[in-house]
Formats: sequence, C-alpha cells, structure tokens
Amino acid sequence: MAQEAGVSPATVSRCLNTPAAVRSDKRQRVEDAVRKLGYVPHGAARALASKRSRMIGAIFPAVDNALFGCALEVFQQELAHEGYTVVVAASGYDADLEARHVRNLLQNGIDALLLVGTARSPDIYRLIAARQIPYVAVWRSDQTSEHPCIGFDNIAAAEHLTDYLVDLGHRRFVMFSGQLDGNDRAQDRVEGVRRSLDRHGIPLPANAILERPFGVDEGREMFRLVMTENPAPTAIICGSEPFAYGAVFEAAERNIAVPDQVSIAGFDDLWLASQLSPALTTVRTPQREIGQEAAKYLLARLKGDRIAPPRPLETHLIIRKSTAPPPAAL
Amino acid sequence: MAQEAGVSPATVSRCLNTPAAVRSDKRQRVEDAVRKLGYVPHGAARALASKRSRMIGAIFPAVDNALFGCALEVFQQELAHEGYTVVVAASGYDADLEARHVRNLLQNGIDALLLVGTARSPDIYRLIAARQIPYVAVWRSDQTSEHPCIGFDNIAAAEHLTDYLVDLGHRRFVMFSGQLDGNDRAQDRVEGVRRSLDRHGIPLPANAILERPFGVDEGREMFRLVMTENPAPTAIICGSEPFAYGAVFEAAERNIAVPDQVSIAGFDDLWLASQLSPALTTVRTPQREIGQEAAKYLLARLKGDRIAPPRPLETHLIIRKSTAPPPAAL
DNA sequence: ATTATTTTTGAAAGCGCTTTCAAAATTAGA
DNA sequence: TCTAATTTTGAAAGCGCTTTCAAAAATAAT
Repeated sequence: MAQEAGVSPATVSRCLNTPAAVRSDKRQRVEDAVRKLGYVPHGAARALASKRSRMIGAIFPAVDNALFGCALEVFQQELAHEGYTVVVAASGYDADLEARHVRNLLQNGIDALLLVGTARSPDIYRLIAARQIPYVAVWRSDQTSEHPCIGFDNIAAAEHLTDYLVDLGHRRFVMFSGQLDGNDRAQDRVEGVRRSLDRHGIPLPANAILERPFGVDEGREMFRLVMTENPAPTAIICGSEPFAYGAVFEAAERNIAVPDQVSIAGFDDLWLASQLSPALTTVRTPQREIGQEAAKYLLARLKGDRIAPPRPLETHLIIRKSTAPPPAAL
Repeated sequence: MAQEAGVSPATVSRCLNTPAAVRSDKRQRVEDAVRKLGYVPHGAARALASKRSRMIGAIFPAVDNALFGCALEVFQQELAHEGYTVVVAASGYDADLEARHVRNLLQNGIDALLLVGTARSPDIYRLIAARQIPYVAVWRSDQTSEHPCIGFDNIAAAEHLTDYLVDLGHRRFVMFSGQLDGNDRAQDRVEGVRRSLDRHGIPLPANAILERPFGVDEGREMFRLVMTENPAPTAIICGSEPFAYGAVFEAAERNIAVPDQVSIAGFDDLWLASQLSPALTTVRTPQREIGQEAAKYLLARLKGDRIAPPRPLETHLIIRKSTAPPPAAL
C-alpha cells in the first residue's frame, strides 16, 4: 500500500487518521492508491497499535422489545457512522449476568460503554474506571449521581402523571411496579407517585404498590387482585406498559369498564399504547433521543472533550381514552 | 506473563488455545500465573496474529421488535459462551443499507455472518465468498438454495394455515402482505396461500393480495379497505402479525365482529397474539430455535466442520378465537 | 540572502499474540 | 539398553498498523 503510493507507512497512517498533517500532494497520491487497491485498514492491527479498539459496548436489560430496541438502533447507527462498532449484550435484568457482560466487554478492549440505570455494584464501576474508558448510564437522569446519566426524570414524570389523575378527582390509587430491587428507574417511578400523593394529602399504603417482574400476564394478575378489593381503586398507575396492556386486556375480559369504572395509565408510550381500545394514557419517554444523545456523548468523550451529559430529556404526558374522572357517588 | 509462569510465550499461547498440546506440569504453571496476574488476552493482538477476529456479524431488518430481538438474544448468548462477540446492525428492510453493513462488517474482519432471508444482490454473496467466511441465511428454509438456510418452510406454513381456513368453510380470502420486492419470506407466504387455494379450486385474484410496509396502521387501513367491498371477504390472512393486530383493532372500532363476520389470522405468534381479544389464530414460528441453530451452525463451521444446515425447523398452527366458520347464508 | 522556526516525512520500534521450524525431551519398539 | 518415532518446547519471525524521534523540507523573519 505505502509502496504503491510511494510514501512511507507512517504517511499512509497519517493520511487516514490525521489528514491535516499531510501535504496535499502526498495526500492525493495516497487517496489514489487507496482507491486503486481497494485498501481497507485492518481493524485489529489498528486496535493493537493505537490501543483503541473502536468498539463500544452496550448492555441492555433486554433487546427483544421496542423500548430498548429502538434506542439500540439509533445508537448503533450514529456510532457506525463515525466508524465505531457496537457490541450488544442483554442482561435479562440479572445483575450477575450484567456484571459478567461488563467484564467480558472490558476484556475485549471496548473503547466506551453504555449501561442502563445506575444501580449496580461499586466493583463494576471500579472495573470500568480502571480501564479509563468513558461510560454512560441511560434511562435515568440524576444530576446528583457521580455517574454520567442520559435520560429523563422518572420521578417527575411519574409525579406529573399522578397529578393529572388526582386533578381528575381520583383518590384511590394502586401502582403496578417492576421489581424494585436493583432497578432504580422503577424505584424512581414509585417515588414520583408517592410525592404527588403526599403533596395532595392522599394516602398510598404499602400494599397499594404491587411489585412483579415485567410482563403482560403479571399486569392481568395484579388487575384481578386489586379489582376484588372493596372499595376497588379508581386509578391504576403502571410503572411499565406491559402491566397496563395486561390490565386493559383483563378489564375487557371481565366486563370492567375502562375508564368508567377504573382508569388505567401506562408509562413509555410504546407502539401498542395508542392502538389499544381504550387507547392508553401514558408518559411518552424519549427512546430515540436517548440512543442519539448517548452516542453523541460517548463520541465527544472519546474525542477527549470534557463535556457533561446533556440536560434531562423531556417526557410528555399523553392523555388518551383510558383515563377519566372516577365514578361519581361511590 | 510468560516470564511469571517460567515458560515461553508460545507455551502460554498453546495453553490457552490448544491445551492438549501442553504437558500438565507446564499447563498448571501457566494456569497459576494467569490466576495470579489476572491475565486476560488482548483481543486485537490475538485477532491480528491469528487472522481471526472472533467477532460475528448479524444483520437484521430490525431489532426493535420481539420477532428478531428474541432470536438475537439467543444467538448472542450462545456465541458469547464460546468466546465470540456479536456485532449487530439493522437494515430497516433497505437493501442498500444492508449491503453497506455487510461491507463494513467484512472490513472489520468478522469471522462469520448471519443474514435474514436469501434475496439479495449476487455481488454481496461474492463479497462474502471472497472473504471465505461462513454465513447463514435465517428465517427461511430452502433446500434448493445455494445458500445455507436455517429457518422454517414459509410456504408450507402459510399453506397449512390456509388449508385450515378452507376447511372451516371460507371461500372469500384476502391476504395482507409485507412488501414483496426483496423479501423472500413475504413472497413465500403469499405463495403458500396461493398453493392452498389453487389446490382447493378457490380463486385468489391479484387485487386480493394487498402489499404494504409492515405495521399496525397499515393493517388497519387494509382492513378498512377490504371490508368496504361487497361481498366482503370472510377470511383475512396476514403475512405478518402487526397487520393482524391492526385488523383486530379496526374491527373492534367499527363494531365488525371477529370471527363472526370475518376471521383474521396472523403469522409468527408474537406475545400479543394470545393477549388480544379475540386471541389470534396464527402460525408459531421458531424464533428462539433459529437463533440457537444459527449459532450452532456457525460455530461448527468456524471449527472447520463441513456440516449442512439443520433440517427445516417446525412451525405450528395455533388455533385461537379469531377464526371460525364463515357467516352462514350469505 | 541568511538564519530561525515550523511543518512534513521516513526509519525504526513495537503494540501482544500466534505460528513455524528446529531442537530438546519423552515414549515406544526391538 | 539402544534406536526410532513422537511429542513438547522455545526462539524467531511476523501479523498490519501506529507512534516517536530525528532528519529533511518548507516557511517566516531579519
């Protein structure tokens, strides 16, 4: 290659990596030779010599649903465009498995890492710090955290949704939450609901918060459970949309009128929320933007910029037909 | 590292890569030193020296839905377990973008490649062949194809589903299909429907096959269109489940009784099929098995085994409440 | 025109591991 | 026990590129 261009290998390398450091006559000769020979740099050789792999790791709780899959697609596209390769792993909400993936990716020499949420063992963060690579925790926004976060304020979003239901007149709430242990996003959503209800002087007993693994059938089960209570709740806040789907499906099967008898609210505004009948009131979360901002942040960090993560991304309360004022005269 | 173990670097390398070629006393010393030093091989150095990257590329049309996401998760887990890294890209059903991803991955020196379907430019296959790496086309099974396929017989599955509807008494069919151009799986499903109806002497005019990009709203639109026909069809076969979701949702909104007035059948048995009301009759396709078999096949090929892809995986007709005999006395 | 400064370039070293080949060690057979 | 065959091991080379440093070339200042 260098021979064909009539320059040294060092000049070829400079033309490809720092073109401004090469005079244009030589640069032209190199470009011609690249074209003529169809030259493609050998990734491993570059990684070895430069001590940078140009690979970025991304560990999601799951990739088989639209929530994380959407962010992953955007993330991958942005980084591919800048010559980076994204290596994906799924943890299944299992902290041990996630830790294993982190170790494995670090061993593979990734240049940067995307993680979901901040709740994890300090050992993991120490491992990452020892490698001195940039990382970012997404789906959460916590300006007090020592970890760079890109996401939205789960507390405020849940609070806002709850305020809306309170303003509709609801006073009897339950919340369907994902497992709280190790899932800071789920914890934040519960916290947001608590804050709103506290602010309004509305009690939320501990047994009004039900905790299950994410899933539609779990939503169905919780719905059956709470609707047997007397008095039954008039508003159900779901910390994740599969729960809301399950609740809506179960209500239909049991001829329980939504929202006439009970309002149901979701969280995330995935594609099915607007298709259900009644269409779900929910919080729209910025999935694409998360993928995009995470890519931009890591790219900047990899360039050596000392930037802070962006301000929290916006969520929007999306009001649809699944919520209405509570039944009168109970 | 080799110094710590008191052996040569070549012996360390052999202990890690071909342990049978090392006597146990030396092997023990190397294992001790690895443990003591926390030694981890440098991936790029291994790739450069061995001319194998231990990376495997996987290009899916999309990864933000359960269909491909499920297979991806299984695929990644199997390969990670054998020390391989999976690099994922999404093509958005765009042939040019897919070609770009293929080139990029080949340039990155992947050891093997997973693709979806076989319909693509011969240039792409030539590029892959030039690199002399194993590849596999999934989601299709075609024993006559020159390309190794792992999947199921889309034709037979669609035929079987159609037979079932014919046996119920249906004679007026429409099919909602994804874009046929460049999507061999979609073509096969149309072909299967045609074969069944031909075999039963039932006409399927060209305008009874509607072609749209995949999506729920597209399913809604097609449903509205065909249900204004007089006589309207009594059975709708959807080549992909989002169409079926859309049809069911639209039927509910228009007070069209499913399956009393029109039966709706899906394809793939994704998680929502069983949750809808009425629950969808559909074809269960082996998503997990595809990911698993693809991983096993590529691993064997990378080991140098000359194996054929597995026999076609099984599909199952899943009969639920969305289908019934056609309305009597029309 | 000469000198000082800056920019460009090539030679050399080396990133961390694998492979090859020949020597050393071990095992098997007579 | 000796010889032949096989296995194990280490030294050396090198995978393809990047980085460093010193020399060469170009530019700026006097």
